Amino acid sequence: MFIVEDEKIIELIPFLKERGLRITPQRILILQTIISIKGHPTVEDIHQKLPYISLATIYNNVKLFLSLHILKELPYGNGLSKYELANQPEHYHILCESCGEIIDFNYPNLKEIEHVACKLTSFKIHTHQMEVYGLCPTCQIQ
Amino acid sequence: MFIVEDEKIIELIPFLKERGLRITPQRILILQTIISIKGHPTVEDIHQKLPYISLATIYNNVKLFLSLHILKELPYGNGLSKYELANQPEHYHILCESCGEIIDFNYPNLKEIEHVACKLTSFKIHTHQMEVYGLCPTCQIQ
DNA sequence: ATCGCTGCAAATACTTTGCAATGGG
DNA sequence: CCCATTGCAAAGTATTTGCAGCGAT
Repeated sequence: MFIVEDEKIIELIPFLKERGLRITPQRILILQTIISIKGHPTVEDIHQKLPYISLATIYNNVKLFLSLHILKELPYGNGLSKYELANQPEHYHILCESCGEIIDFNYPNLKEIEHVACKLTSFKIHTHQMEVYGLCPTCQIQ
Repeated sequence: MFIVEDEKIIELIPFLKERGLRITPQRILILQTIISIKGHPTVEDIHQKLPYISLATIYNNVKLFLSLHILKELPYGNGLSKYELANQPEHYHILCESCGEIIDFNYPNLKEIEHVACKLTSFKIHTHQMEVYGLCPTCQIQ
């Protein structure tokens, strides 16, 4: 574990406590695992790293973290959702259509599109996401 | 049924035939239903309009149409995917976080982001999608 | 000591599959 | 007539739920 990762956990503990939620070993481990994986793990990925924690507990806590906006859901994976930390710098995703891998990339924030969408649809805008689809370097070869 | 809709079906029939696929009443009805709904139906929506067609047949054909790029999958819906016709003018989607409705809106094509993503990740780019999230006018009131 | 959380097992939801019967080409 | 397709039922996969017992506060 690195310092940056520990800092993230240390910020999250009081955040949970303030909301009357208990700091269980399972919650700490699930969060640590998501932080240390760095990518965009599925529930199954988390369970493989923490096989002694019940799948139901992982599902319940991922759902809890989503409702607290600690996690973001990436529903593009073939049926199974992937998750990432919510408090990250703004970025977009590129997805491999062959192997399903998701990579982050930076691009100037497209906030302008939110104004246009608001004018055209009268929605109250909250956020936006963008995904670029293609073939990753590995899958291009094969 | 309107002329534009019939034209779409009429284009699709030879497209299927050329590929050695059979023109079954079920396929015609499923396509007509998706065209006439205009929105972004789920498999369940299609089945409600065509209850006498087996769910399995609807799933199988939706999958077939996806592989033929007649349909596009919109995986944002809570677990269940929504579908739209693929041969539509370029547009983006705005999603209501409360009721799940998806509305199309126009915005100048963001092809530039594909070049940037390509340079940064070495992916071979195919396409991109963008979703804006917010509250629809109806859900803002409630 | 309380009551929120965990873990199990069962239930649910969505989708795919095996296979006999059907019907489009 | 042949074989792709349909429809059913069963299986598969992902997720949620009920509840007894545990353990964080």
